[in-house]
Amino acid sequence: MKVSREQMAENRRRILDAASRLFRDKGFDAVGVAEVMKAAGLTHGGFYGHFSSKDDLIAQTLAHVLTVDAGGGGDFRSYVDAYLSTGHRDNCAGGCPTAALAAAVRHQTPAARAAMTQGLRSQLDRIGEALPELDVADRRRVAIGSFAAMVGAMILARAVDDPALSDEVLEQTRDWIDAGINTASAS
Amino acid sequence: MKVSREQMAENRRRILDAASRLFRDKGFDAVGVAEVMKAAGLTHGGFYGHFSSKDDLIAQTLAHVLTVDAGGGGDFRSYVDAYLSTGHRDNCAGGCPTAALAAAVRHQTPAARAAMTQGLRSQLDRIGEALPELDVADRRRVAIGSFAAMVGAMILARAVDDPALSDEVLEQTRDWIDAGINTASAS
DNA sequence: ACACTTACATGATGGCCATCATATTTAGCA
DNA sequence: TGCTAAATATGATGGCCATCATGTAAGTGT
Repeated sequence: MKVSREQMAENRRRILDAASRLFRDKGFDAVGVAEVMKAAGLTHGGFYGHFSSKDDLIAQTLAHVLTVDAGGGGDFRSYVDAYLSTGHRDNCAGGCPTAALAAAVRHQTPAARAAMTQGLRSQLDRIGEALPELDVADRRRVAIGSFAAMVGAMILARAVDDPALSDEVLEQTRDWIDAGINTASAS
Repeated sequence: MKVSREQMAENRRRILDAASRLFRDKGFDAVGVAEVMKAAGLTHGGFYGHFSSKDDLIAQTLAHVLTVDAGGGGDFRSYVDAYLSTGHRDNCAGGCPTAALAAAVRHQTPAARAAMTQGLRSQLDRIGEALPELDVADRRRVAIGSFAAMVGAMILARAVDDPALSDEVLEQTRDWIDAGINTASAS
């Protein structure tokens, strides 16, 4: 049964949203095309009307989810606190796509890696803009160093089995980033 | 054909070493049991004489590769420089297992996650010991913050398609960590 | 209104891979 | 020196999953 043009566009969005959550939660390999379609409220048959392959879905999902939607103001320190929280750690499906997927992107197609590259670029630019109090020379270093630490800490906190160690990784990394920003501000 | 007791022990080591390299290079899912056995110079049939399942192999491989083999002295700064190098970025199969596998451990069995936890613990302890010039209070924060930044930076540098951005991530993270250590030393 | 296109559903198909069954050879031991 | 058990090789088997083939019904434009 054919659906309206707008319905089709919404279905496509639905598929990308469902894929985005499922991939972040379970990884690219553990999620099948049929599962994604079911989560989007469709059956697996229509999949290849929207995407040419699973690899294509992965690339488009990355481009979709890495498109930062504004966010405007926002103090960088509160962003870091929210990022390095247990709530974010325990909400992988709804959390930062970079923390959830960046490591797996290494094994994906060139298109997927290109989407990741663009996503990281805009993310770093955005963080830089959220640090207007710093010298221009310091901004880039703080943006990259902080984000690397955030992503690494989240990955470690999620990999680890012991809640105490996991919490500690998040807390200490928060303090570490805080100290790094303070030092740069003071210079 | 049966082999000697020592031959069997060596075969087991070979399997673990081969698995360790292959998993780091291609990820757990993209490497099959047969491929591991072939890389170890055996055929797939004997696999279940050594391991009860592929999951068991993954857990034992993690425990094997995360067992830090001494390393003794070593200045922490030179460790960071070597870690955040393009050589390490381009040598995933022979590089840090945490950077290569930690993100995937999230989707593995409890045994695998337990091995990862123990590995991270000893790694952080080791880094702490490599920072004798710091106050005890600062050591833990620097160890965790630095390692999180190193792992995150390596993952990002490997995910990205653009060599210039990849290099920049490594360089800036090196500077960021350096500044963080200097600040702690001065306090 | 009508024809025609098209978006989706249902139902194969083929390949890959973890795991198992059986054969073979030789180490380990008396 | 032979007997037995064990380690590995060869060769299935079964399930999952990406992809394709075909049917069906409802949007779309004239």
